[in-house]
Amino acid sequence: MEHEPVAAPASTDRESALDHDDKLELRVWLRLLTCANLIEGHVRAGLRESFSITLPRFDLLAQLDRAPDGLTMGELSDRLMVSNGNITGLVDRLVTEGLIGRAPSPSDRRRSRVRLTPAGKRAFDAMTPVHERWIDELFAGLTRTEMAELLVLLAKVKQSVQSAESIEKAKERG
Amino acid sequence: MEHEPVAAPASTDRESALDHDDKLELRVWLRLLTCANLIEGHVRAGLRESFSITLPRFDLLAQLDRAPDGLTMGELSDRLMVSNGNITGLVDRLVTEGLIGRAPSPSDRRRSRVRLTPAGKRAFDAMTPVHERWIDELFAGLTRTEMAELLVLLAKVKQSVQSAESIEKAKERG
DNA sequence: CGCAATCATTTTAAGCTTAAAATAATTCCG
DNA sequence: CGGAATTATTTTAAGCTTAAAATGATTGCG
Repeated sequence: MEHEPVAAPASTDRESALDHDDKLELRVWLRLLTCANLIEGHVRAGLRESFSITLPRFDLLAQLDRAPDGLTMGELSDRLMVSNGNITGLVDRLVTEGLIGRAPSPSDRRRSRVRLTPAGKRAFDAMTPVHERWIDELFAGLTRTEMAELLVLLAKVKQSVQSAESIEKAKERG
Repeated sequence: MEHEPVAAPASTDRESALDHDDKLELRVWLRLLTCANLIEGHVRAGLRESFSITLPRFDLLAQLDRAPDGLTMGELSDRLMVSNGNITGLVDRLVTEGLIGRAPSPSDRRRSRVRLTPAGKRAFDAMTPVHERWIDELFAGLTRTEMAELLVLLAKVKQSVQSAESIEKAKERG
């Protein structure tokens, strides 16, 4: 009978609704967004099910793991690309959980420096290989060549967006 | 002396922190996420400054604009890739604003069908050309060929993620 | 029919996120 | 030195988002 119940119910996400002759830029943007949402949803669910942690907390731990000397609130805000007020709450919750610690900066009393605690390092080390495996699985359908091409094209997107940003700022300044 | 030209403050986002020999999959994912965040931030700021509307509301209006017969809550949830409970609140707020209307489905009393009001249609029509221009500007650094390539590669990513998803679900079912 | 299963939506509680205003510390410069 | 400007962070209010549980309606089927 072959009636393959099969996953695909004719995909009904944001970008699938576009007409084929819509603007290329818009199509690329919506497809990019769809991909990001799909992957993010996957990782979020995995982190919750396997480690009872949220994605923003995991992301914050990941940044600290790469920074042996810790990071300031502002550096975290830049790296995670979220507002500074957001970081305050996130850090508060992770401190309560005992995964990170904050210490006032000795040289500048406005700053504080945030670091992984040993417990936080252990927790992150347990998560990161699993996380990496998930990502590998999600990209399993692409060859290394395709990924390399994608990396290049995405670099251009990033560059393009950032230069559009600075053009706009220049305009504002007159 | 060649001392690093350029304004670029040595970019400090999530993916810029990766070592060059890190896993390719992870690098692609983080760069994809960076691009999505940058674009989304831009559009969000534009919508707020120019039209005093939030991105989720705009996205919801955009879906309804493409659906002359309106959409159910569940269809909105699928298309916007957010939880169903989320849609409830979003729709409530847009109804209060008078931009959309909801009517109970005559055939199924569980469902309701949501549509743009004339005011909502007018509001959306005013926003969409501006929105499209922003997107065009953000992608101005890519040729049409590059965008076409990107579209293809992102289709592969989407496909890959979705098939990883169904493999996983199959495992769960035994 | 009748009732179990499924389905569409809402509710709830917790957490995330933002923009804007407030607070506090440092730097700039006359 | 001293005040203005800048910088780092927190606070606030509103809104977004999720997962899970609850509610209510429809469907499937014995």
